Amino acid sequence: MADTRWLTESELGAWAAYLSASHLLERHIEERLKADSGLTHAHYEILAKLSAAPGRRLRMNDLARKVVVSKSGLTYQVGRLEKRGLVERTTCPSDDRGVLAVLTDEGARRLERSTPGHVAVVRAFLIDRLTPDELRSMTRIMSKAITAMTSAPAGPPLRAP
Amino acid sequence: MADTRWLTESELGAWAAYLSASHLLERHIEERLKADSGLTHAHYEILAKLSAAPGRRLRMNDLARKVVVSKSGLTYQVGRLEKRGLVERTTCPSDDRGVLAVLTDEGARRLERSTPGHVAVVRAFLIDRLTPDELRSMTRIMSKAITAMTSAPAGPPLRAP
DNA sequence: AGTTGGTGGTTCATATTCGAACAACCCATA
DNA sequence: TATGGGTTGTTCGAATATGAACCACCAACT
Repeated sequence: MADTRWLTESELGAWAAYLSASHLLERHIEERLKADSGLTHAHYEILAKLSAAPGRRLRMNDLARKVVVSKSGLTYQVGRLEKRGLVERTTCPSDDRGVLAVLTDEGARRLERSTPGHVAVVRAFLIDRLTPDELRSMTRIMSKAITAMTSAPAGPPLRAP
Repeated sequence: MADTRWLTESELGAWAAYLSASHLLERHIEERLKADSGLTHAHYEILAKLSAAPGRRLRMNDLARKVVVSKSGLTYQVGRLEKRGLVERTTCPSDDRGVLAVLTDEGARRLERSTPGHVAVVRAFLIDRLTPDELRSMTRIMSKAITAMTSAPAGPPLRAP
């Protein structure tokens, strides 16, 4: 609690740049996906995770963690995708509580079709602009943040008990 | 259009890490701000930009660009902040179309009060985990992306005419 | 078997987001 | 000063995102 130091100029610069870049990226990605195939970025991430999963299927809970969205948010989106025939729901055979979201062939096609444009945006605005060093650096930076956030509970750093 | 190459493994790793990290960060920031002072991250960014501006005031349009949000989105949020007494609206003296959003003293106090916790999160999960090199790298990476996105219009890379 | 604590998904109310359409205003030029 | 194009901010409707409340089910222990 005593360490309420603000950010230094360079730290603030990095943080501000990150914030702007992330908002702008989201904006451009959304725009492109919508124009190309009527998908949302959220839709795309869900379809992509399912596509990469064994059997093209995942438990709702696992999927929610993978795309980093709330349970209710995922329920909503999967419902939407189901209505469009891109995903199906099955009850989990090993656990009656569970629901499996399964990518349909139509969903796989839609994903394939929308991928080139999406990748083009990600490349044009980010990936292709980075040197190999910067790419490695970004991976390391983001991985550090992820492990920090997925292990720590929340709130300010606590003392050992 | 011909270059529809997917991402290499390391590129995809970097992108996936970025996506997860950004979603998680947003989640944690939101949670902390809400708990500390009942502010949204969107609120915080608006108040912060106003606080840094000369005269603590900005045209709606400039503010919208600074926080990277749609015009209608900003109208909504400023309305909300005005209702809570943290921001005031004034018509711009030099341009009758314009509206100035002005940070009130109450808004400044609220910003100050919520800042330590917010910074603590940003530090704990990101900034404090980075080496000086990584911090510089992040600034450079994000700056590249920003300039790419704010100059280029959109869509796939166009040929010279 | 009966109980108890915990997990998985959905439902619900609320708060935001965005883009399109709109009205008011600025300015350069005829 | 009239006109036309461009800018500014708001309004409106539709789509989401979230947390809290809730029910169904699992697993361990008595």
